[in-house]
Amino acid sequence: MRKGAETRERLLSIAETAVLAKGFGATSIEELIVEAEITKSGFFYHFKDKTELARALIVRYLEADEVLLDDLFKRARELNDDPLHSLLIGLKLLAEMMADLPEGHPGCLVATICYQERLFDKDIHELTRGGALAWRARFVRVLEEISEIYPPNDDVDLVEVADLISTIVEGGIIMSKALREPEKLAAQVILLRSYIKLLFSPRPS
Amino acid sequence: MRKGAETRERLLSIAETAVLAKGFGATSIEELIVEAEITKSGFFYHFKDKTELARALIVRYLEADEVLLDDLFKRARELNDDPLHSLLIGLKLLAEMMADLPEGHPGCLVATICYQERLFDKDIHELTRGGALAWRARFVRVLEEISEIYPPNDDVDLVEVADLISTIVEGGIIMSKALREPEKLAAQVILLRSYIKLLFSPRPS
DNA sequence: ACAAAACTGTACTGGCGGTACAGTACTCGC
DNA sequence: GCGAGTACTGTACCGCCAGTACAGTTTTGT
Repeated sequence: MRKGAETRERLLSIAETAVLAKGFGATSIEELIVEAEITKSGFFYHFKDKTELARALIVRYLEADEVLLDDLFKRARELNDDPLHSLLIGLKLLAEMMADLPEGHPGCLVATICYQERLFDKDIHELTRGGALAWRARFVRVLEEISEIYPPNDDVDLVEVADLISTIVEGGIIMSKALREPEKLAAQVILLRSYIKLLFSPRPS
Repeated sequence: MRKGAETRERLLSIAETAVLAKGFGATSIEELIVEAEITKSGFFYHFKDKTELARALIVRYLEADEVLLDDLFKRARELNDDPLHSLLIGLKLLAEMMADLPEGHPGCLVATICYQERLFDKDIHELTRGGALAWRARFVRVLEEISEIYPPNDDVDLVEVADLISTIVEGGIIMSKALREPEKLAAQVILLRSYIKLLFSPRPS
């Protein structure tokens, strides 16, 4: 009974790649089953329709994403206990991870879904919104911790700063793809790091 | 002979909205001709296939975008001749323009195309790349002018800073959509303004 | 060995992209 | 006001794909 989960996983993995490369509407079930080497009936055994595939895709994506970021920022925290330096290290690690993708970042499922809103129901939009809010919550927590120690050098809303991290990752992915410069994403994350540094570093006076 | 251009324009406008809402692959020619109230033959009179529609869409989009930004930053320059203050005013105007979209930003065609790369040929990818490079060139020019007067407070590559503007607009659009907070985009542009300010403002010492 | 799980095979519907081509209405320049 | 494009309409067709239905078969855990 574990074989089913394996096939399902393989299908999801193939589907994710295809959706990120061509969009959801342009991804045919046909091509998925050819690559996964199963029949159409096999596909519909796992997912009752394309909508259920979409839901499974985004759930899987968000879960993997959370595990990844949890791990990364936990490692950063272990390297330095100061919240500011730990965040700066975390962003460095994030940039390094992005730079280690030679083909460039494959893309973010949340972005794909946002750019094809009409194809998905309210349910799925709530999932993507939850993902964005989870990112926000993660960073707002550290930013508050930081601002207690290092008063910010400009009057900014910490929620906006937290969202800026997601904004730059999402925007960086697009710019990487548009410019055909895979390194762009990492470079933009490093620039974000520069902003956080400027914003919280005590000014020499 | 002007009537043809009018129909073509209407088709492009309808197509742009549809593509931004559902993706290119999921946008059917059928729905376009129903909304434009012409026949399928009429459509293929204007565009020989869907690919040519895509090309026309992106060309039209980039042209309109350039005119818009040219106008906006020209106005900003008229309000203040100092390059730094003019850029800060320009970003303020940009944020205000974004905030004036009650339904939120409809989306960027360049982003849609990047997230459906496999659907388009090299030709179209060169067009989107050109668009991104045009944005870069526009801002690198002012940033160099600025840095001659105001030495930056951190060791950053001005090309990266120029690209950061596009990155934040693109990312802001996605975050606006994902979070269902139309104001998010403007807020993120204002935060970018805060970074530019911190980066170039002379430090009190 | 048995039951449930994990599929396969076959057959069908309806929608869409795209092609082909003949015919028609409108409109601009002369 | 007439001829020559321009800007379409109408009809008919092909092949691909999402999705449905359902009966049959193999694989797997216990």
